[in-house]
Amino acid sequence: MTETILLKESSGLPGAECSGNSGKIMKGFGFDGVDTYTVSFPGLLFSADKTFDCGQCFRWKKNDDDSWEAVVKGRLLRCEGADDVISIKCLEGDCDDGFSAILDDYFDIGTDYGALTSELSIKDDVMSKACEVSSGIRLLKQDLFETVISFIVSANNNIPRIKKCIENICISYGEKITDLYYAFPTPEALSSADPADLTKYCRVGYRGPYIAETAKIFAEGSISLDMLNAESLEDQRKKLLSLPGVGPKVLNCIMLFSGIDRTAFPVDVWVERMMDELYGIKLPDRNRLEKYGKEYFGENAGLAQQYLFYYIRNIHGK
DNA sequence: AACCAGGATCAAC
DNA sequence: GTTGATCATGGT
Repeated sequence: MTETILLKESSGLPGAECSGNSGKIMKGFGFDGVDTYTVSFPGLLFSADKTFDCGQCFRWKKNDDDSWEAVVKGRLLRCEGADDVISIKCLEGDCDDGFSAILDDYFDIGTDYGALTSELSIKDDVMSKACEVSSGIRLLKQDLFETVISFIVSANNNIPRIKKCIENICISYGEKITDLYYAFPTPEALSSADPADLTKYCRVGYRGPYIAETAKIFAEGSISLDMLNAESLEDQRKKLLSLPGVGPKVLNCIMLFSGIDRTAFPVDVWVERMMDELYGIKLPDRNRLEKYGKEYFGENAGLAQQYLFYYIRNIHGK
């Protein structure tokens, strides 16, 4: 695709790269007026395979033709594209120009991953290699409630089974979009779920009560993104940490993958393995590994963690 | 048949 | 504040 430079307000064309009122170049999705959104600019640095299959999200499914599909914000989307281009076709749900901004946010279009990757690469040889292998991963900004429930399910679990559990939850409690696709359930829908049913039918094991109780707290309105945004990071963490099923590691995944805090540094068995095998660092507990990672990688600790997570799993054939 | 997976919780120290 | 047992489930 050739590069297009157009005014967003008047273009309505895919791949809009437009100048905002600040004079700074603003890059974002453009709507074709029918059903497709496209963003395209040099350095977008996008890999659908890596972004959707790196462990940050669990609901994107790959088609035989290498496109990906998922329900996001109640719409069924098909994603194609690589490197400088992301193309999103809306298969079910309302299409309008306003959705462009939501896609900009979801795909974190405002962040220059090329610049961040360059910064991280010069930290050390391990990180440099991780940047090579993981190049194309973009950290999504996912729905808070979906991220909370998903990572409660992730505790002491493996990725293929996490995906199945979440799929079961969506089919059982989410709105049906097509024969194959269901939306992630609302807090209200999940709050009325019987924990025993979550265990018996959704196969979430002992996490059933955690999911139901946490959904109730969201449904009551005690926690929402709007209220969290008005609070300090520490207050946000404290509030989320109080949710049943949310401990330190799950908390950091929520902070990172919902886009609240890109300096969050989740430590799981793979990060322990990575620190040991790649950096030769063994610390007695995950809390200290987290502190070490945050201090060492600083503002970009979250992206560093995700690159390294992808890298070490890649080494081990996952 | 044990061990593992993007750990959290609770009791006991 | 730190440590250990326990918690479903499905794959290896």
